[in-house]
Amino acid sequence: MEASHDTRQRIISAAQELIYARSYNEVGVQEICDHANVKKGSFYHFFPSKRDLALAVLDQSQMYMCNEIINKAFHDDIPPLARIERFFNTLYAFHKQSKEISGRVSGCPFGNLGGEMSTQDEDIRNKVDSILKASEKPFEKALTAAIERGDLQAVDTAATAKAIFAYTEGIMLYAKTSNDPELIHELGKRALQLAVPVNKQ
Amino acid sequence: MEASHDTRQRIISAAQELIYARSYNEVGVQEICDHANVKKGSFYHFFPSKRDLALAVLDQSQMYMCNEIINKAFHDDIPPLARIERFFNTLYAFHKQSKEISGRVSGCPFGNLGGEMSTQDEDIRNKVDSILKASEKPFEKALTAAIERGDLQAVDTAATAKAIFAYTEGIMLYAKTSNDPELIHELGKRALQLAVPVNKQ
DNA sequence: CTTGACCTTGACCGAACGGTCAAATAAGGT
DNA sequence: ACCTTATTTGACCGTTCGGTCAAGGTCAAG
Repeated sequence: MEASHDTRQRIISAAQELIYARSYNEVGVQEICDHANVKKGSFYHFFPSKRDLALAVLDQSQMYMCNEIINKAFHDDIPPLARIERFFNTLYAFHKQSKEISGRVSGCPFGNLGGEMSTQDEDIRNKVDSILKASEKPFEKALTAAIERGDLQAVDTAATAKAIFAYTEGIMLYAKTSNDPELIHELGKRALQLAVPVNKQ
Repeated sequence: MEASHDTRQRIISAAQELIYARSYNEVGVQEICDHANVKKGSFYHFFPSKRDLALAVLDQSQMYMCNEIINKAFHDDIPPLARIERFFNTLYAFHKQSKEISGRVSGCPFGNLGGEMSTQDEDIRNKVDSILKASEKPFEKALTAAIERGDLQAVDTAATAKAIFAYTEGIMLYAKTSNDPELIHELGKRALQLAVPVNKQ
């Protein structure tokens, strides 16, 4: 029956929302179940443990980010470097709206979980790590395309993409601790500077 | 007697160590007390609550960072821009050694706590926020000095310093989720690119 | 109509959580 | 010696934690 898939999905969605708004350790299994209208016994029918739920939430969040942010921002209807600019605009719009609704800037779901759990749970750390690495790819592709078009001097696109995305994570953490989405807009403008070749002086 | 100050200090040091190695919510008051050789009742003689301890730990960590990293890196025995480079070398050395000892890259104590607690505790968020903002200052001073010396084109030093330190936070988070201190070295090299003026194309 | 797999329920577990408190002890000033 | 204040102690509080389990319900396939 569909209800079963639906139950599992409701648990994941509730956990995604609650953990993103607070943190992994601040949200209990009971609260997730209440929020999903599921009994705790049922929870453990679908997930062997709370941390397995966290892994499922990470998958779900990655899908959301790809569909709603990455793919839209990096669509090739505009030049490659403009896509990177659009990414930060999209990110800004998301967090600005999020703050208007909840009053809080919650940062990056992957950075949050990675920062909280990386030293504690190797599976979660690895999953976060692979999601972050995968997130570098659209930047790398855009940089490569920009170089091919002559919009950018030749650089190490992989290393540059990594630098830009690390900067992005820093921006989101900064926006969270400042509870100010404007930082994403202000700091995001400088991201492409990380793509200019190093010139020693 | 000294024992009282000593007790309070032992609690803070134990908490600092344990929370940095794991996370705020993964470490209980009891464990902190055990590690500090203090009874729990004694703990609540010095701290009204666990979160007040967290605030004290933040103060302690800030002092440590200033004395052991910031002040050493930004000492004016070398040119201003070289100080920023030295900062990343110092940061790299710290995390590399930390990994050799514990097997883990633990990232930034302020970013960690900020990421975990910002949406939950406004006092902690504010304290982390003010520590991060204060950390921008040495960068700003170095940038200003570099411009005065003619080592750098004129830029908005405050905004640039903020961008560089946000990038630093991103690097440390990335290093933590990758459990790889080398990222600090590799990505840190690009920090000064955030100081070149924006040239629209 | 029965079987068996899947799902749900609610009661239950021991452990750990943050926090409290009265009483014992130690230390310092007079 | 005394009194006051600061510190220490260990027992204790109610609650919540992640997790378990036996029993019952639901439903599609045979």
